Amino acid sequence: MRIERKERSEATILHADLDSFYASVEQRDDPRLRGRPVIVGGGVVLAASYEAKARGVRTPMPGREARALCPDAIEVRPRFDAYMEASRAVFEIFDDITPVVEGISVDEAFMDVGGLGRISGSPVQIGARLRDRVATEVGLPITVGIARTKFLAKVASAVAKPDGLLEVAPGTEIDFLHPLPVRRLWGVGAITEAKLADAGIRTVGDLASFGEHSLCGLLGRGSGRHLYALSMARDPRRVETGRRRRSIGSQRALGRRPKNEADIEATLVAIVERLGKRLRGAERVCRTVVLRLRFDDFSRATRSRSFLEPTDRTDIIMAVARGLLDDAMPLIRDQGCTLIGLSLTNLDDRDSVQLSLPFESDHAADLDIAMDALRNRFGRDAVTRAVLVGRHHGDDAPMLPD
DNA sequence: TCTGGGGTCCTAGGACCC
DNA sequence: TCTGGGGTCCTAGGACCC
Repeated sequence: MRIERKERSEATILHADLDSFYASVEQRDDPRLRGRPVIVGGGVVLAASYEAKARGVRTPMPGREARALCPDAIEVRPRFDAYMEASRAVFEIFDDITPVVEGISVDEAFMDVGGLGRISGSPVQIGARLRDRVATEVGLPITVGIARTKFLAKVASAVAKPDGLLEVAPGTEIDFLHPLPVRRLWGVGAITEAKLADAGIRTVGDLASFGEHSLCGLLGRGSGRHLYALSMARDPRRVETGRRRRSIGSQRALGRRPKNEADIEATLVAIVERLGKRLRGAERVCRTVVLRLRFDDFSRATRSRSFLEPTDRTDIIMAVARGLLDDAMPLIRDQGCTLIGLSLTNLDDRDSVQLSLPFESDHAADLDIAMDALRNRFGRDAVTRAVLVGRHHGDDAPMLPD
């Protein structure tokens, strides 16, 4: 069975993005900062107000460079608790507007407002009201982009910044997109941008006319196809609710000062303890531990190890992390370590159970049978979340012989 | 006082299994 | 003894995003 998704005829995807989020919170909370260049951060710029951006300050720029560009900027230390609180308040407004909200980060989300027309008005009206509410209820400027696809909605909000709203009307997508620089494409960073420039590709239009095949030759199949599709305004991704974190991590920059092995190990121990608490707090378990290192020349390396059984125990994670660090010690002695970090991945819910049921159906409704089987096995209220992992038998997925 | 801290996704080779 | 295809998982690295 093949499902063709019908092209949307109406632009119903909103991308909402708080402007200079951290800096705006600081300006909101301290009237003396309003209208003035503000830099949040110390060693590097975490956020810059628009007054500072107008002077060329960018994130993440070394603090020294930012001060040189903008000597009268006011520097403030970040207050992450205040930002998290502001973020929570803004997401409450999102959730109030539509149930289909996909958070991308603390200051950014996609929403699908399709089907809300009768009750709430057009997507543009909804976006305008969203901006009003965030301004009056939370006191922050937010920009909204509206389009038929996620990617276009995101580009629209970037173009409309700061404090704006822009709809890319259906039918005008290509005209809107093709003059833009390739850097606007999601997935084009500094390195890909340089590669494309070498091939004479500077705008999205250039990229589109270069052709999918040549692009795959230049960048590999995955990126080639992805970027070509975006350049043709094709982006089938839906706004996904309930996405779960796939890893948690923590890292510490050590600077260039000389450090001994005991320092490095003490840093690792602190990181593991913090991560263990976060893991248990989230009621999740991990199966893989990744040690991240950065060296004096800014090159990087990772070392990882997986458990047979998932765990949330600090002592087990600690033992593995120490082993990875020991393995990497020759590298560290050789190249000098400037950053140490740890990620826990292959996350799962604690107390989750996997079971396979022989089950064959082409009716989604029959999934209820599988859920009933789960409830019968574990008790009606014991099952709080079920994730279906299916094997699909079709033209492109032949049944395994064994 | 040159370079933060949190993430996501993709690729590729090798071991291992049927 | 040689020959295959198709799959999963693990590890390492790379690029990118906010």
